[in-house]
Amino acid sequence: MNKNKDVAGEEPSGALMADVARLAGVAISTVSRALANPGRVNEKTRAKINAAARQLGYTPNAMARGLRVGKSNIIMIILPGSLYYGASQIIPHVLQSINKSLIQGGYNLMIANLDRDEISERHILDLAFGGSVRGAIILSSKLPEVDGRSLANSGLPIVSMLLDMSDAGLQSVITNDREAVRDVTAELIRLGHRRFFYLAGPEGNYHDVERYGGVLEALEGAGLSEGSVRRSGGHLDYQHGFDIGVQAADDFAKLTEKPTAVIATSDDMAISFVSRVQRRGVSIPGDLSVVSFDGSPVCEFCSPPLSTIKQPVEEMGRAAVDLLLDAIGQRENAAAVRTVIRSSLISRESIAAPKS
Amino acid sequence: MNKNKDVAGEEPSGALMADVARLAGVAISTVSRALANPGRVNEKTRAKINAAARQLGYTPNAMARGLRVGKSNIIMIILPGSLYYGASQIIPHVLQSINKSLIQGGYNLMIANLDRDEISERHILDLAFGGSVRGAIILSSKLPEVDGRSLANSGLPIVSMLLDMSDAGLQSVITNDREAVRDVTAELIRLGHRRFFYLAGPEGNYHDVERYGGVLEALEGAGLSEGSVRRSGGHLDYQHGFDIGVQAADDFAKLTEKPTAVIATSDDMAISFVSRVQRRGVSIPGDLSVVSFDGSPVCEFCSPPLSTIKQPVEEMGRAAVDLLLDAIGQRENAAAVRTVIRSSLISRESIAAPKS
DNA sequence: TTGTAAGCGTTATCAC
DNA sequence: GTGATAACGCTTACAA
Repeated sequence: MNKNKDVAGEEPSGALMADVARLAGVAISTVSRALANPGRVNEKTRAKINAAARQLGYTPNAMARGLRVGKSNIIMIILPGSLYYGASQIIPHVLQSINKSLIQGGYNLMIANLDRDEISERHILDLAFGGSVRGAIILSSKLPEVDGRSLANSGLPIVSMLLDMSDAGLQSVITNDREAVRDVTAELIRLGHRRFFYLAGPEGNYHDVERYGGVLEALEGAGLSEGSVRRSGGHLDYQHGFDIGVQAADDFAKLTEKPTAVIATSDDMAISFVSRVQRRGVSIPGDLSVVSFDGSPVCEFCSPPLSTIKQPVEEMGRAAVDLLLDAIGQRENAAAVRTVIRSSLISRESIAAPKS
Repeated sequence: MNKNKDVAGEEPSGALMADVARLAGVAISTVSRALANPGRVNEKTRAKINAAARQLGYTPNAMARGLRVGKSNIIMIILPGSLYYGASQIIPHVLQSINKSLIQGGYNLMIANLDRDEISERHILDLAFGGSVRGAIILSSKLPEVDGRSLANSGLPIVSMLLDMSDAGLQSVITNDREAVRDVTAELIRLGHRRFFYLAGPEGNYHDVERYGGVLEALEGAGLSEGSVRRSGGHLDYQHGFDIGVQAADDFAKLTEKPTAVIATSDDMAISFVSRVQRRGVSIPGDLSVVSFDGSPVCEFCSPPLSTIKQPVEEMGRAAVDLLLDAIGQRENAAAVRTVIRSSLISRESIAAPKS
């Protein structure tokens, strides 16, 4: 029954439920019951079975169980390639947080990469439609969809994270970016700033829309015109944050009327931007205040230490898993909702009142 | 046959091989053959089957196949919690690189976290012995082992990455850290440096041993005594790299005879160390040269830009996957070997000749 | 409380 | 070249 070629009669691995049953002197179904519903089996029998299982080093076969019950215990996280980089450590944090919560719920985490090609889309759809996964957490704005199959109607519970996809009918765990930017911009205005420089990731991207929107709201609230803010970037992905900052520094140098405050949409942009403009003699925060996004730990050790709006990644991960497991538990999906986790400004020396 | 409650007679998902067979007017086994061994079935039949499959949006069930063939197509990567942080982006890169190679080989990547508790060990062992995974890539020095079951004799192909575990019989993909440190130390000596400061991660850790060993080799080669180098750190995990650097700056301040060159074993350490000693008036590289490990992109934008020894993570990931897939292909495991990928020094302004 | 037996959706071994 | 049919290892009615 044991398919391994045993050395010296030992059973180092590969014991089956049938092996356990035989050793314990019971039927195979009793073993199954003892392991799954310990309450529904005689205590003495259960003890025998547990002893046998332990002696054989028995581990239930997950695929067999999965096939039988028609469910897998794997959750996939769909990551766009563009999120993979950056000093912000967002991805590692997300993975750690999600994986931890998932394991407590008895699930495993599988990684799925969603690039801008059909191959990766097809791959994800195979996972979804092939019964391999039980649910998905997606950090991309695009739902895979290739020749007829679409993740949207795969029947899988899906939770979006970082991006608001409630319009597409997905539970979404997001941060209050708009509000956070509005507040920090308002604070900059209060300090006396009137001309702003905004470093953007991909134009039209959810984060860009929300964050830039926040800037505009603050300007409007203070009676300032849209012209008070200049944009830089918009072409490159967040993945190329450092490049965006370098380019923005060039753009900044060309401006005749210099802004006095910079709002960067990632720490990477801020870091490379600051590095480059300092080299050109710009003093921070003397000549220019800087605030950015993500809350990368490294910001504390920049000179000057950078103010940054922290993304509460761990909480978001937990929330996403909670929502997903809820959805898996229910028969019907709850109405799409936004779960907003508040992000907070970490205030450091890179912000000050503008010179005179 | 389709278990989904279809809306309006459509079959949005969940088609089985039997459905395809019926639609194509052939036996189910023919469908299986057509999909797996297209060569062994009549071209016309195959066309019919493919058409039917496509029309139904058929996706083979991975668990059923896995159960039947006795193999899963999932590879797990075992990550220690301590690797999850740091501006170095090592983890995201590793994951991306490994996942990419894996997918090309038809495999999927599952994440397994190995913390210092029995729970996570048991979890990994369940994955290994439960037939869920086909192989493992491990980035931890410790092989899970709980009550009898041990990953080492799970029969799974395992490849170690970053750490040399060839002694434990594992194929290991590593970098030439010792040599790299020896070379850079020798270069520092050549520049005139005679007193060194070494920032360590956990003492006795593989990386610490190799890298510190490299320093000593260079000293010896130049006829300098072991006393030429002072150590700091050794208690905290790499996860706390920034803290190590901060503490090292305190240690440094207390030294009466100041070293003129710092060798840090991670960029995080170097970054926070530099930040703190600069604040105390130490000039870099004027008073102190600095070199560190990992090759974090952010180092380019520090002031001064930091020299760092780049870990060739992508190549390591590819190599690890290649070795793993080879091992899966063979019946017998190849003899344990080290695969050494060369890391390279990225030389920037943080290194100079010592004053006077 | 326990045992028997029927499947889960594939693949593989046979005949035909 | 194609079609029955028996597994793969488990769970779950249902019977005893």
